[in-house]
Amino acid sequence: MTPGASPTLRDVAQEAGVSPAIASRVLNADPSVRAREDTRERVRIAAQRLGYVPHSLARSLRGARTGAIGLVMHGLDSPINVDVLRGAQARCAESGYVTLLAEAEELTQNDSQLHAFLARGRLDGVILHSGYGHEDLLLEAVSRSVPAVLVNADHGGAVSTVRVDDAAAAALAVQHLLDLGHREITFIAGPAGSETSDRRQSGYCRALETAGLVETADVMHAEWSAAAGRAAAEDLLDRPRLPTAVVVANAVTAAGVLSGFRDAAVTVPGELSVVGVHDSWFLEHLAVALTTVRLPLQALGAAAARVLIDEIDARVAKGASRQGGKAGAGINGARAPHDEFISEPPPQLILRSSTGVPRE
Amino acid sequence: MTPGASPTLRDVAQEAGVSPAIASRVLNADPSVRAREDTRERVRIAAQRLGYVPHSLARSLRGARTGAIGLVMHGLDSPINVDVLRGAQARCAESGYVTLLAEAEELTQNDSQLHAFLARGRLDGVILHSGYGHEDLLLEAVSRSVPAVLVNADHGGAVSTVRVDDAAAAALAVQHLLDLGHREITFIAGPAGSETSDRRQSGYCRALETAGLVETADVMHAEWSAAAGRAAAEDLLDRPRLPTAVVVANAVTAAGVLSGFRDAAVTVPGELSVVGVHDSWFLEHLAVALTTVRLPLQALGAAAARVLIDEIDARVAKGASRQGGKAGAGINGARAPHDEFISEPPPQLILRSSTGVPRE
DNA sequence: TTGGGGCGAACTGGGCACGCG
DNA sequence: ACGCGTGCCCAGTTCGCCCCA
Repeated sequence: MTPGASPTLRDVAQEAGVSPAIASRVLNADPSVRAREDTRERVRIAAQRLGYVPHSLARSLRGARTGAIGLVMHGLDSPINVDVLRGAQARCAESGYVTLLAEAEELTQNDSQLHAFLARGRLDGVILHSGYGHEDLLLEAVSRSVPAVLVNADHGGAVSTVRVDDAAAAALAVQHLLDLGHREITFIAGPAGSETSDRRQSGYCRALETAGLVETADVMHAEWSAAAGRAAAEDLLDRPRLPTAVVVANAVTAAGVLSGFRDAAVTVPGELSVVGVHDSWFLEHLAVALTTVRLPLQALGAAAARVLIDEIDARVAKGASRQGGKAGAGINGARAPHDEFISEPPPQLILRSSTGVPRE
Repeated sequence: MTPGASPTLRDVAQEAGVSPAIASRVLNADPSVRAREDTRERVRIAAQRLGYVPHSLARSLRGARTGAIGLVMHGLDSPINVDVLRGAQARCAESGYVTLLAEAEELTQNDSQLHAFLARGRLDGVILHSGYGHEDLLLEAVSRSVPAVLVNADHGGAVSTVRVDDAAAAALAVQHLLDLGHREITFIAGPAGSETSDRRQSGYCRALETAGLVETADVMHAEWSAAAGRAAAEDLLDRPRLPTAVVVANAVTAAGVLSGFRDAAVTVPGELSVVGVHDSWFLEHLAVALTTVRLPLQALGAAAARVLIDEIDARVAKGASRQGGKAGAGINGARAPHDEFISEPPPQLILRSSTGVPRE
């Protein structure tokens, strides 16, 4: 071993006076290895003394697993999405996987980045939280090369998904307002085309329906951004007749809505009550501390990681049973897609200062 | 080639009727390859038809580069730190590197995660934005295995660093208040021990000094969190005598300060002016839209990536010139550490609603 | 003879099936 | 039968050599 270079398995073996095969199996605690205790000890000592660290690439090249999971995220300017990321990352790390991070926006616009990310052999699987508009392209490219799990989007059952109960969250927000006596509640949805937004909207409608107020349903659309929320608030205030309350499908949008109301000197909750969906640290610091429905975002990310890791394990097991070799598995190691619904903890109302009884 | 399995270089070579050696060099556009144009064409066609994707692990195993950079971040619950992450990630992706994400908190508390992350051969380098308290441990472990760049922390010149002009930012905030006529300005610093906070504090002091007001300097400490900011605000209000303005070393802390003032019914900027450091989307939506000094956070992350990639390139070049082999470089491929100061764009005052003339 | 064109084999670092004493 | 080593495998990269016009 050249001094200064990191030691290889052969170096360790030589140092211990054994063959690389034995060294490998001892260090990996292979239960089927037959070696005298003192031999094992010599190997371990040698590895220790040389500061041996296995070469992860060499190991994964031979084995079936790389130990890396790709996280394709969108909208990292929103703490909401960052929470999902953190949940997924933490869960992966806990299970011994490292995580590769990529932005959906970049990957869709830049083929070379997409290819670098999906390069053969780099990833065991991918978690895709890509927002509406990116899924089709990315999902196809991704799921062709590795197992994938889709977060908060449903893609026709071709791939596993995890979701929170968006409809229940919106319904809970509406119910809170109904309980306060509101009867005219506007829903500020996300952009048309977003499945998450659609599910929240259907929860809103369902709650109104249950209360016998379907005909009062009133939906506006806004992008998932504070600026769009502010614009939506301005549009709303331009109307001749105002509702008494607003449910906003997203906490970041809601921040903008509140600022819009503040700019127009509309008091909250005096003149208008506002409820948001999601929970995050910044909500209590907004123009008015925002009442919201908390959804388990980190748990969502963690669940995605769990489902994906299960699939990877299943595929590896299957591949192994096929005598290794080229493990024809290809992408066909996929089991039936698993759709998971995160119902624990359930959506929870977080009461702050933005809701009250209707005006007059 | 077994149908269903992804094609290897040998498959492509066979399909094109050439040896793997030629196929490799043609596909990598090796300038020193000598092959007829029609041979090259056959190879390219074959690769195309088979949908050949090179195996990244096999390639990096032989080569000097893995094409992966580690991002060790802390405090991803704060959008401020996320901005740094995004800047670094984007810059890495742009240069063809994939990024591995890890949380400093997890890595310090969990040796097995640290080892998985730093496993030999996985990373070409690491960007460390680890917050005070984690550096020592992590930096040592990291820089022993790969080149590293430290973000917004100075570590005795042993490793490269990138920084923004924290002192100038704080000074700018103070100057703005001085211009408005304030003479009693309290600084709410970060936790004791944070270098970033220390630099901002020195900027605060310097500005007061220039104005001949050193003796009015007044510093409080708070963790980098909104809750700590709120507590600091409460402590401040408990005093018999209040300053007329506050500079907060961090935007997230400032959010809490503003909420603390709101809870105590202290009007901003009527009774107290507040200026924060950093800029982010949520600041205009706080209890009072916060005037801040913008620092180029994404540029900071991007600069860290650039510096690191330069170092990696230098090391690879050096290794190559040494006839390859075990490239004794070890960690010694490191050049003299490079300390970069991001002065472009300079700190910029973003005027919102939280500052005004002193009371009375 | 020379040089253009292409191939074989060794090498990266480990894992694992077999086989030898 | 126990204990251990040999050698090929993964998928590329690259150096040196050979062959033929």
